[in-house]
Amino acid sequence: MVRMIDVAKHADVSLKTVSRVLNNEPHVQEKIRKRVFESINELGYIPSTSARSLRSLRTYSIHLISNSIEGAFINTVQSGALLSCQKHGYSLLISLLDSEILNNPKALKKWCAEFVVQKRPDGVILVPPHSDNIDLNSILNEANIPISRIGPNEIIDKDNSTIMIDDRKAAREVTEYLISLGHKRIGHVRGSEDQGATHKRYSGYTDALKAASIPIIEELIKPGNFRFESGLKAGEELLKMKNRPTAIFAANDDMAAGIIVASYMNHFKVPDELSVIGFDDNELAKRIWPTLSTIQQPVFGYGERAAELLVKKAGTRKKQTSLVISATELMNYKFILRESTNIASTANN
Amino acid sequence: MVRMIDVAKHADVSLKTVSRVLNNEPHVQEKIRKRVFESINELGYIPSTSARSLRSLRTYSIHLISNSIEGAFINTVQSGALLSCQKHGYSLLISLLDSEILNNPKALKKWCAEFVVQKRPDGVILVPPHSDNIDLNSILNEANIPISRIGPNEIIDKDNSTIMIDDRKAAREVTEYLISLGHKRIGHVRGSEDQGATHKRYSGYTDALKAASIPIIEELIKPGNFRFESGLKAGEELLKMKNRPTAIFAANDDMAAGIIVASYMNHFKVPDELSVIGFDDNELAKRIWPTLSTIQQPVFGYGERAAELLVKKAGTRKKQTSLVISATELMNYKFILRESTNIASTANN
DNA sequence: GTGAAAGCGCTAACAT
DNA sequence: ATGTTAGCGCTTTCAC
Repeated sequence: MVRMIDVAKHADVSLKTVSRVLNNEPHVQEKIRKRVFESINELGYIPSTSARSLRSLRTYSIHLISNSIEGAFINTVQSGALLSCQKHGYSLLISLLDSEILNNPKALKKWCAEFVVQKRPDGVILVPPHSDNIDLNSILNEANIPISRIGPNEIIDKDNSTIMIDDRKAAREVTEYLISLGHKRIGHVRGSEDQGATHKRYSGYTDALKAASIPIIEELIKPGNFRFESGLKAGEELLKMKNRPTAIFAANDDMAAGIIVASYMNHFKVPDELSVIGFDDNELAKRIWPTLSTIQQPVFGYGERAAELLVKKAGTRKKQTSLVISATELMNYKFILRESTNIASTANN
Repeated sequence: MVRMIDVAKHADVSLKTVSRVLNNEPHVQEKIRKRVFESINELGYIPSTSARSLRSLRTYSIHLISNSIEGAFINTVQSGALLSCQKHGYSLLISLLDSEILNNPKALKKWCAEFVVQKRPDGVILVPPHSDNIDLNSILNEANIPISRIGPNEIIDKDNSTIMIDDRKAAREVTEYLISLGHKRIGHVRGSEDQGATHKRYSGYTDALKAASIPIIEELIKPGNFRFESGLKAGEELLKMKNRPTAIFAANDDMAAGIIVASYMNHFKVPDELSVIGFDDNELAKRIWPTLSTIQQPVFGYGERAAELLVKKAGTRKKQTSLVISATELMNYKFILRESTNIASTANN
């Protein structure tokens, strides 16, 4: 094993100088810096993470906190975060924190205390519904752990970043598209109530209806939880109404897929008799028939950017506190038109 | 922060005794062991992973090596592995190793050297196609890193474990089921050629045909790569034949979904005009229409078991080398009958 | 069966 | 701008 002392001897400098070079600290001549890097490469030196973190209390790790890692959304976020972490020599770790604990302030406090002491993350990434949870955010803030929040939320926090798209605007766009096809009875299936996205997408839906002077009809709005099964159920209910909707905007793709299956089961043709629009553009959207019109979110980019911001922050901690990287970053979405939407048939309007 | 020395003082024993208790080492009186545990709980002591690994060269981490973490299969394996790791106080880390490097022996050797020095994993989990790669397996073996292999392969290795189902038997079963429905022209879409599963599933398919004295027709067997698009393409080709198959067994669900979409596009009704069977039972299987008949693999269990075996091995290293945990573990699969299969219509036979 | 001392590889604090 | 020294919290080695 090559140690730092070996590099120091090889480059004919002190231990500390090598350390400075590795940590991008100032006060090293460019010439020496270069010589040290040469020695590092020549000897194939790789710093020991355990020694570094033992001494410095930095772990070179980012934690992604989530209630599960199964599912297309979190899977893709993780993939993006992993890419950023690897690029900067950080590890990405997953910490499972389920909703039951999340919604119980006492249990949450205990969980966080253990988490902080045990993992000592240099930063954490929060996804919905965790990114919407005020308690969790403030506990981590108090523990002085940088956070990147993914997904829409209303948390005001000048020290950390939120990465999202304009859900409300996107939802309004898809609803307006359905209206432009001649649809007037447009149903909506909501996501989980504990997620900001649910409310913003609903607002976008009503924005579009109001702007077109179409009445908002309670019966056409069904609860859901972002899962396929809830879309299936909502679809069943909506299609069995005497005066059924001719189009449905589901708050995500999984539920939209459920609505499409419900249509098959009730012998309605999508898109001729029912238009369906989802949200996310997950892998399902291209694999079902008809393929799903939806809003494409840069989910991979969420993870990538979230991790990158944390790495940057960890790298500048205590050194240039002036450089505060934190803001609400609005990313770009894209409306993807596929086969699940069609003009409103006159028979139904 | 509570240190080991604090626990030692509190329990009125030496530092080393606490260390012994924590590492399950022998030569500690039961009475003292209990007292130490009490002190640990009372003080809320949590060992410092960095200090432990700096000294002992163990990292308390398992690495999952894969070319990507996106996709239902690897996602579920990871989820299972994460559960086991958390249960035993281990970290699960992901290392991305893409196929280009994997198939270039020189690049692979270099990658592994860096990986071993930098990560020092206590064990690695390999999934297809990595679990089928002889070079990778032997390099890791030489580096003395325990391996759990997931998925079918022919690697002979008395020191490590392989976890799989009997793919050949399962493939034979589904093909026999199609035969029992009266199908005689049964197509097959293969997976990636670098994966053992592809060959085993193909063998199961031919086993069933041979046993039923049905000729194996080359034209009905199409190449694929386990991806949706390859299933779509194979489906197109098979359906455009003059003498098209009445049933198709795809080597996985994603490709089966592609075949179903191809059927819609070519106006063939599934299952009335074409029966389709997949393999995996991933989330897609229940979300498409018609829902997919398939073989359910215990994918979560693969990850769970793989990690568990590695943790056990790491815990007994150097202490009881007699206890060698390694074998081929055959897990149970299940044939799931859904809506994508039907009896062969007489018109087509 | 238990303990004392040494030291893993690095960085923080303090020289110079 | 560079170097010296001490010590992070634990396990290893060896002594008893």
